[in-house]
Amino acid sequence: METLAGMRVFARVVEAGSFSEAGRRLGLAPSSVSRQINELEDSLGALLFQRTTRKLSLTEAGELYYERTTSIVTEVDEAKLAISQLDGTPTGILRLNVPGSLSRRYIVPIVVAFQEKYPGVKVVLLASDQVMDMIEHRIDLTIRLGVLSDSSLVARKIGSGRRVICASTAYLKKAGNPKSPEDLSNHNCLIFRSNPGSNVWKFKNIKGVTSEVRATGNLFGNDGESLVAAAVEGHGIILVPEWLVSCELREGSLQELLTNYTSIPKETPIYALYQRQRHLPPKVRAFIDFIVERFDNK
Amino acid sequence: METLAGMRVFARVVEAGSFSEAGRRLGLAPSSVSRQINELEDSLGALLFQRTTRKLSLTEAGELYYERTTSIVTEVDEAKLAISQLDGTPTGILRLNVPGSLSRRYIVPIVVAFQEKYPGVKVVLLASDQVMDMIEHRIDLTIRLGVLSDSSLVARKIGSGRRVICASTAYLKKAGNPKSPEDLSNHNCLIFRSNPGSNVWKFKNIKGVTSEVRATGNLFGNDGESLVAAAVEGHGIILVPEWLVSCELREGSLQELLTNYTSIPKETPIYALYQRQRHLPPKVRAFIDFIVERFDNK
DNA sequence: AAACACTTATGCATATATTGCAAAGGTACA
DNA sequence: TGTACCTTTGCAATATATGCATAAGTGTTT
Repeated sequence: METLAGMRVFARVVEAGSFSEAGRRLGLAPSSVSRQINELEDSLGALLFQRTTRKLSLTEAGELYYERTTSIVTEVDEAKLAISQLDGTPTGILRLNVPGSLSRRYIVPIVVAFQEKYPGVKVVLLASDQVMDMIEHRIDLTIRLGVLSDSSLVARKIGSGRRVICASTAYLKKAGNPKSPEDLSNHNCLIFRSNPGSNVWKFKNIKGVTSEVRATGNLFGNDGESLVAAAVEGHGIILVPEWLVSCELREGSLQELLTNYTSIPKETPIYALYQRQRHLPPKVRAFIDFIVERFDNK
Repeated sequence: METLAGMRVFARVVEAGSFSEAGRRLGLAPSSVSRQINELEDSLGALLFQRTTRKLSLTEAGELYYERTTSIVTEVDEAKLAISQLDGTPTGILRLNVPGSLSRRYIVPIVVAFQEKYPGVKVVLLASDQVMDMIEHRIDLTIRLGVLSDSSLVARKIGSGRRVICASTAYLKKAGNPKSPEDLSNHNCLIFRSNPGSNVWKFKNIKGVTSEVRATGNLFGNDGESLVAAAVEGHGIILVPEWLVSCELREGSLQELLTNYTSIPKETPIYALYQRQRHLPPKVRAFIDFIVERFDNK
C-alpha cells in the first residue's frame, strides 16, 4: 500500500543517510523504518536503497523517487496549510440567502461593514423570499424573518426589528391621527399578507393593558417595501419592522404613531440558519459573530 | 492521519457526486467512504462537503483541496509509473567496476554491443584493479577474474578466458620455438605476479598426460598488458588469458605456442558480482543476461 | 585477532486502523 | 403515505503498524 507516511519516512532516510538515524528523528523504531522502506520498495517493484548494515546509498530508482516525492510531500503540506489558513482567517466567498427587502434595508449595511473588517471575504447576496436549497446553491447562511423549523439546520437569532406603526403626514392630515389602537378600525390599514382577510393587530399600553384591533384596509401584499411605498404615498397605515422604514422615519416621509403603545409581538425576530457541521467555515463563523455583536450593541 | 487513500476517495466522491456511488466505483462500503471523508475533514480541520443524505456539494475548502490533491495524486501515480517503467526496460546508468586490462580488451566490445541493443542505458566504466566499495560508489556490477568470496554478493560466471602461451616471432627466432612444456625452462618467461619467485605452469597434452614446469624469467608484473607489450617486443614468453592477446594473435605480433597442449587450469574464469537484492534493476539484469548469452554463444 | 559499537532485518506479541454488515435516521419522489 | 436511496454509526472481524528482543552483518579500535 502506497502511503504518504512511507514517502516521508523515505525522504527522512535519504536525508539522514541511515535507517536508524531517520528513525530517531521520526521517533520511530529502526525496525519500523526498515519495514516502511521494504514495503515501499515492494509496492514500487524496485529497490530504493542499496544497502548493507553499514552503508546506504540511493539506487537510481530511489533518486528518481526522491525527486518526485519530495515535491509531492511539500505539495501535500501546502495544501493542508492552505486549508488551515483558510480555516484561520475568514476568506473566500460567503453566500447568503436573504429575503429581498431585508437585504436592501438591513443586511446590506451590515455586509458593507463586515467587508470593511474582513476584506478577504467576498459576499454573494442571493435575495429570495422563498427558502432556497442551501446545498444545491452552496448557501452558507440563510437569513429569515421569524422561526423556521428545520431540524437539520442550526437557527440563531441575529437580530430583531421592533415593530412600528406609522403613516405619512399627508395621510394623517387627511384621515386624522389615531390616539389609541381602537381608532385604527376607522383607518385604511395596509396589511402584510398574501390574501385579503381579517388581520388582528395587538398592542399594549405603558401600564401593560392590551388591546386588539381588527385591522382592515384595501391593500394587501406580501412585499413589505411595496406597502411602505404605498404608505409614503399617503395611502394608509402600516405595521412593520422598524428596519423596513427607518430611512423614511428619519427623513420624515413617514411618522410613527401610537408611541405610547407597543405592538404585540413586540418584535419580528431575524434568524440566521446554517448547516449543522463540525467544522463551521470561519467566514460563516465570523459573519454570524459580527452580525450578532452588532445586534447586541444596538 | 492524512493519507493518499483518503485523497483518492475524496476525489472519487467529488467525481461521483455521492458517497455511495464513489464507494461502488471503489469497491468500498458507503460507510467506509463516509468515514474516510470524515477523517480527512478532521485532519484538515475543515469541512470538505456540505451534505445531507440526499445532496452533496463541495465547500470552498473542498474545492481548494480538490484542485490541489488531484494534481498530487496524479503526480504520485506518475512517480510510480516512472519507477515501474524504469523497472520494465533497462534504462539509466549502469556503473561497472572492471579490472583495467579486462575492460580494454574484453568488456568494452561487450558494452558497445550492449548499448546498441539498449540505447537507453548509459554505462560508467570504473576501471580499477582493486575491488571498490559497491555501495559507496554505487556500483551495480563488479567484474573480476577468478572467484571472490563475499557472502553478501552474488557471483555469476559470465565468461572465461582460455589461457594461451605465446611469444613474438622475433623472440622465437632468437630463442627457439619450444616443442614441449619442458623446453620452457630454458626460456625467459614473463610472469604475472607482483613479486619475483617461483611460478609453476602446468600443462596437459592431447592424451591427458600432465607436465609441470617451473617458469623462470627476468620480468614480473601485476599488469597483464605490460607483459603482453614486453612479449610483443620480443622479450619472452607469456601465459595469459586469450582475450588479453587476441588482437596480437590476430595481427601476428604474437604467436601461440604448444598448441598441442592445454594449460591447467585451462581457463581463467570471469565473474560478475552484484548485490543480493529483491529487486534487481533491469539494467543490471539485462547486462548480466547479455554478457552471459554472448559467452555461451562463443 | 578479537572485542566493540552500531547497523539493517526479522519474529512475535500488542496496539491501532480499517473494513463490511446491519441498522438507524434522513430525504426526495412517486 | 410509502418507497427507495442516501449518509452515518455501532459492532465484530480483519488487517495493519509498532516496539521489543534478537539475529546477522560490518567497520573500527584496542
